[in-house]
Amino acid sequence: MKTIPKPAPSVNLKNKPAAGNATILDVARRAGVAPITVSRVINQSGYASPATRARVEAAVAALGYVPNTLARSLRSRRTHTLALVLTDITNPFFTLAARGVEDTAAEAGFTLIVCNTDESEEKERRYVQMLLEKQVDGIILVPARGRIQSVRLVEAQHTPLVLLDRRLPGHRVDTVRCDSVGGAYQLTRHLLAGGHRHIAMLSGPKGVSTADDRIKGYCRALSESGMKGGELIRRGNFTCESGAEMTRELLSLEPRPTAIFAANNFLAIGTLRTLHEAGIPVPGQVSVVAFDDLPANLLVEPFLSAASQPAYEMGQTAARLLLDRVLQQSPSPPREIIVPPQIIVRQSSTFLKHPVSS
Amino acid sequence: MKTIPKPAPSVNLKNKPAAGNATILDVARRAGVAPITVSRVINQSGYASPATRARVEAAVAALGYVPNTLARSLRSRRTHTLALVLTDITNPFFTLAARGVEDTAAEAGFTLIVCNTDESEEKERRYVQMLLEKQVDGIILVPARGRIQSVRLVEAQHTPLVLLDRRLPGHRVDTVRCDSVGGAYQLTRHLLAGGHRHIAMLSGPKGVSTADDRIKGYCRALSESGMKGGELIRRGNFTCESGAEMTRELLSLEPRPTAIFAANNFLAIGTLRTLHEAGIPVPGQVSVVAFDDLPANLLVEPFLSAASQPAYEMGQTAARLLLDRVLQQSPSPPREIIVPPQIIVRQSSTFLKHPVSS
DNA sequence: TTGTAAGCGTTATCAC
DNA sequence: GTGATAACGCTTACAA
Repeated sequence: MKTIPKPAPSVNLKNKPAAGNATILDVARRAGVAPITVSRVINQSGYASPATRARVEAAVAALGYVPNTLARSLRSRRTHTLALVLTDITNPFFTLAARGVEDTAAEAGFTLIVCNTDESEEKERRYVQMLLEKQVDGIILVPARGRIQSVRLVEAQHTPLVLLDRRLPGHRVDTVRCDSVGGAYQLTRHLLAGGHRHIAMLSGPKGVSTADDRIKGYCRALSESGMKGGELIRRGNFTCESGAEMTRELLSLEPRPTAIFAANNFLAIGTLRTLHEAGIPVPGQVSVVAFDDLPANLLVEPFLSAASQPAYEMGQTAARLLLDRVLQQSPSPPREIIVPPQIIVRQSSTFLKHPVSS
Repeated sequence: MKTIPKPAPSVNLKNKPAAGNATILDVARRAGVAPITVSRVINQSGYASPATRARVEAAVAALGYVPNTLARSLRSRRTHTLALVLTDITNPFFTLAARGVEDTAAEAGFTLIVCNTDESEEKERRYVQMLLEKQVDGIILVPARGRIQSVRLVEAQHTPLVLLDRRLPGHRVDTVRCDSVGGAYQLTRHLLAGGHRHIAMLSGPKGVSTADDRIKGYCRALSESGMKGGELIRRGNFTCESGAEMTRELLSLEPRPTAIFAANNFLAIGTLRTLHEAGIPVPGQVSVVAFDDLPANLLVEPFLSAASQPAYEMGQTAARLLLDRVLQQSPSPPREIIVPPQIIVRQSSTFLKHPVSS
């Protein structure tokens, strides 16, 4: 963190408040009432005679008075601020989820702070600390790894917490996530039904529950068919580059896999790009399926078979759970909401239309 | 794990603070020093003997003390919080820009509040009001329309402001945006050079500077070639649906346009989708160009000729300008940073490769 | 090197 | 209906 120059020596002449920085006291003076009366008028709490109300409102308008929430929050212990700590808002899944969170927060009169951790536990810890210091009313967290250090920090402050997208093994917290095991299982079954016997799995880092669970679902489907998938599992990062790289390696295998399961959207794009560059037709020579769909908004024509997650709704749900905790004091037991992904079969794993596209 | 206990009913026994909600006073007592000394230690301002420092740090750790930034900010008049008010973070251009802003803010120790206005002036005004009440240190705004109501609010509070992506006609404020006129001019020239004489322009709402300016650049290029573009200009929203709809209408014209210029990424996708559904080959029968590129991350193979904006860098720059204002008191004149778009010619407007694709 | 006192702008509590 | 007073948790200004 950089150093920050100390604020200008406050030359605040009491009788001449800088225009637009009036305080409740200035308003009170101008309206000829006590500060608390102004407070009651602007918060619509307590009674005020129409005449008083009018005078106060006139003073507010005349001075361009803007209440200082800092002071209010210091007293009321509510900041009306939520935080969303995710790995990378650039991933369309998280973009949409974030939008769901923001919309829901805004409806309830809450503002949202967004933080990108890039899968770094260290960044996550620093952000969480900052957020707690800011006294946010609640935090939605996409945990970077399997560790619970950040979670403990939050819990120690009694700040409501909801996990989004990923679970934290062995820790009971409010969670909203997709059924990764089930979705991966179904997608793998789909490939098996298509006759594939050499199915590769590209996934994310160890300790990230989505990466682990999608591998688990894949393995379950294979073993039900009496196969083992171990030697065709690859793990990298949830990025295009990683997907491209792992795919290149797979292409050199003998026999070559006839299908590739990408455990997230970025991996899938990396895979498709490598196949495209290598001139390998999809699904002609290699079928591709992915966990995570790409938003319809961003595609001319959907092509990829996928387990689609309701990202926006997941964000909404997470925000609602969180607001529940924030607004009601009632300490109910942790809730885990697991939504089913939608399995969408498209061209990338079937022979219905032309082979290569995007 | 146990459920989160209700914050102790404020029976705040002064000697026994609830674990994890200790104040600076608790720390001071435990360390046997004055609160101000604790403040000096944790802020690394002022001196403290190693022994004192150690005792304070031990007390902080023992109590799980988390400083309350609200109180700090109330005194120091710095919240270390910036806000980004944009139309829709779901648009990849804004997603990337937001990421640029957040990264830059985080580096400087600032946190970012994100607000989506959906092009609504009303929402914009409400958000801006909330943000000012929260005493954010600065605001980056993508103005929803040509009105300056929100801007006046911000300026009345002497809160630093930077406009992003769009200018506000007749108002001098720090601004970071792309050269829409120039980019549109070049893209249109490219189409003209390709022999096109019936070039349609799909743009956004009136009053949005990017929509207006891109039309202006288009018109300028046409008139330089002795043509008028008026009757092939369409205006809708910056959405897929709008693009699809306007494209359908264009297809019924006689003679049919041979090229379509989409003024943003969503419009372009709507256009391509409609053409695809109508079985019209691109660029075989209709060429397409767009302002805004789609992030490489999201595409298997780039196809669309475009004026690409450096979204991430624009976000960074906006944040830097803002932090400049926030950290330095020196009131310098408004700066306007206009970055050139990169014109990228791809298949959608040339005959080099296969006709229809992504 | 450390401490005292005051105040940041608001609201809770109790009084009139 | 309206007001006086104290407090929220911290830091600035000044003192020792």
